[in-house]
Amino acid sequence: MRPPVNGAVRRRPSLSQLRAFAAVAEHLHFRDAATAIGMSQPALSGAVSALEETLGVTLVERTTRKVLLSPAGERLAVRARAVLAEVAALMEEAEAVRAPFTGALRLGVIPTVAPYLLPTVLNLVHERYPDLDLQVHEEQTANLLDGLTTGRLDLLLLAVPLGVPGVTELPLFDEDFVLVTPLGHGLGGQQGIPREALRALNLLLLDEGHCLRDQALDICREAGRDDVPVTTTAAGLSTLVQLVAGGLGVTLLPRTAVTVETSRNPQLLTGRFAHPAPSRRVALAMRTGAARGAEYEELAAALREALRPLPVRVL
Amino acid sequence: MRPPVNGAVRRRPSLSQLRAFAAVAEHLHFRDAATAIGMSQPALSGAVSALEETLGVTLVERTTRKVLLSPAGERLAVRARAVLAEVAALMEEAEAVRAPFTGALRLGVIPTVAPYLLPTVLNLVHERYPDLDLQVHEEQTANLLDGLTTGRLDLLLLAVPLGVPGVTELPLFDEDFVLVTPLGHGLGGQQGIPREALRALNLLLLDEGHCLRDQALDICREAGRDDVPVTTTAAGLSTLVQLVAGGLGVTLLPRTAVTVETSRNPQLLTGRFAHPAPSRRVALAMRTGAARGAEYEELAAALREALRPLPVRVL
DNA sequence: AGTCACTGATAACTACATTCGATCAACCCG
DNA sequence: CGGGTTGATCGAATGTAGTTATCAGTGACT
Repeated sequence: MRPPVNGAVRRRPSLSQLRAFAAVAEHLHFRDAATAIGMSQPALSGAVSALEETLGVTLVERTTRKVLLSPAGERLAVRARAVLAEVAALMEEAEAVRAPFTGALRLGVIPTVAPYLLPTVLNLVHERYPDLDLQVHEEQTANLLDGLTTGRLDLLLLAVPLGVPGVTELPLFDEDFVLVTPLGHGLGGQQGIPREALRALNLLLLDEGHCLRDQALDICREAGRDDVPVTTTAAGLSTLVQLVAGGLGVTLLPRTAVTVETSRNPQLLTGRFAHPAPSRRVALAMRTGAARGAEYEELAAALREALRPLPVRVL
Repeated sequence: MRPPVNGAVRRRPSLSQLRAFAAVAEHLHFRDAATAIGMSQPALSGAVSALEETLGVTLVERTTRKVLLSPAGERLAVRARAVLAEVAALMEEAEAVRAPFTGALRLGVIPTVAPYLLPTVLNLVHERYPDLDLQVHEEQTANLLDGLTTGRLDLLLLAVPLGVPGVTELPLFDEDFVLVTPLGHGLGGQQGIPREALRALNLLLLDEGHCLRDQALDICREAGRDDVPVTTTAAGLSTLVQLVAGGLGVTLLPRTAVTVETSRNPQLLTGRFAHPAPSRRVALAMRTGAARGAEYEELAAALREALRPLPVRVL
């Protein structure tokens, strides 16, 4: 029993071969690929040839003027990238074990959370993880998720559930929505407001793309209001409460935003909904299987502790 | 700017180092691990040490009498296995490209499909892919899925939807269920039977674990029947129709099973439901990203063609 | 207490894979 | 019909990774 008719000895490809092939697949140019991964062109050329030999498949069609991948090469390039990504994850996790809570952490935060929670987050990080270089990016949910999956961001702080496969959520807390009204309004400052009251109100909303806008619309729908009351919109919660103060309508504010946004404005009153009040859940989100996942979970636990003083239901 | 305080030069781990580490992690014994992967004990010992050096992390706690993984080792062993799995997938896909439709294909089939479709499947494979060594395993859905995810099986032929993440379904066809009754029964041989008729019937079912049993119960529930009519059960469809012929009740049979199971028994009549009749979807299922996935898709397409003569709605 | 068997680590050596600089042959372009 | 690119090839230096033989520590058994 010999290996089939094929005379070549089937062996295991090496990582440098895969790296060479992946570089060629990316650049479609041997010299560029070689410099990109810091090796000489002959070495890379040989590595790709050796890989083709070990796999028994032609990966790259090369004329001296043009390089393109064979169909098999296209398929196997995907696999090669997957292998290299796993290796990178392993090395990153080793680095994380060796020196946890050091280096850069690119955190994405949604605009309706950032101003109110960042003080707590930054304090916690600076005191407890002084070697962690926290880089904050404020964007809307869709952009954040894109950044997370493409590797531009490491961790998100936003409203869940997202329902995105490959993204793991680490819930932090639930917070109620509060009804913000101008002084003269009938519901001003009440407790136990029924949701149905939303049906008769002129609700002011944030611009398109803010998840808080969609949540507010959902709450209206649940309260039995089917029309979409799009009259005025605002780019930020601060603007929104100014509009309320000006008498243009009412709005919903997450509990963590209330103090900051309403305390300095005597024109505003806040009303509480009847139990169970409409609420949103805020969480951290990471790529499932992220190399530093264990650290993110520890960070989430520390955050939950640090958030206890806030008027929210910590999870 | 030198590399940090740590004097060690950070390099890239090699695949053989990862293989060595994975083997140690599995056996927790250097000599056993060495023989398992076919290398000498010193070589393996050195490989693990080298890996620890390159990663800068202690992976294995070794006393001369006992070996166990450090916490970091536990985490990184998972990554190492992931890398090796990706490499294995790459090599397998290369093999598949080099020689498609050759070698073993371990196909799992559910019992309520196997007897009726295997003739078609086997014919197709033998004629069109003569080098494919088809190995059929008849088991229930849960076992099949376990076998698929653990790697014991390559491809499944069963009823979908499964709703299992990591498993990709390749739909083949929809087939109606048919009502099988004994000769004297009132509904015998009718067309356009309303589903609600099921409410008043003594329906015979397969044993626990057969997906067909659950499908039949679902159909009853949709027809407005909430009680579970568990009186008699049978291990196979052949037994089931014998029970029907004996007058113990009626049953549902998938369309592909009708000819085989009822033609030789004059005691039985088959009735059709009104449109839209209750039905099930039969599909192939493979691991998402399976190395031979492209071949399975081609096989699915060929199967759809081969199934056209059958009284089903090919997809 | 002493010895034995078995553990993983070490040493010395060898083989070969990888890499490099230099060079070659094919090809496009003007 | 050269000039400048392209990827392939060559021969030598290097370093990695493997081998066998041996060592040193540990627990078990007498």
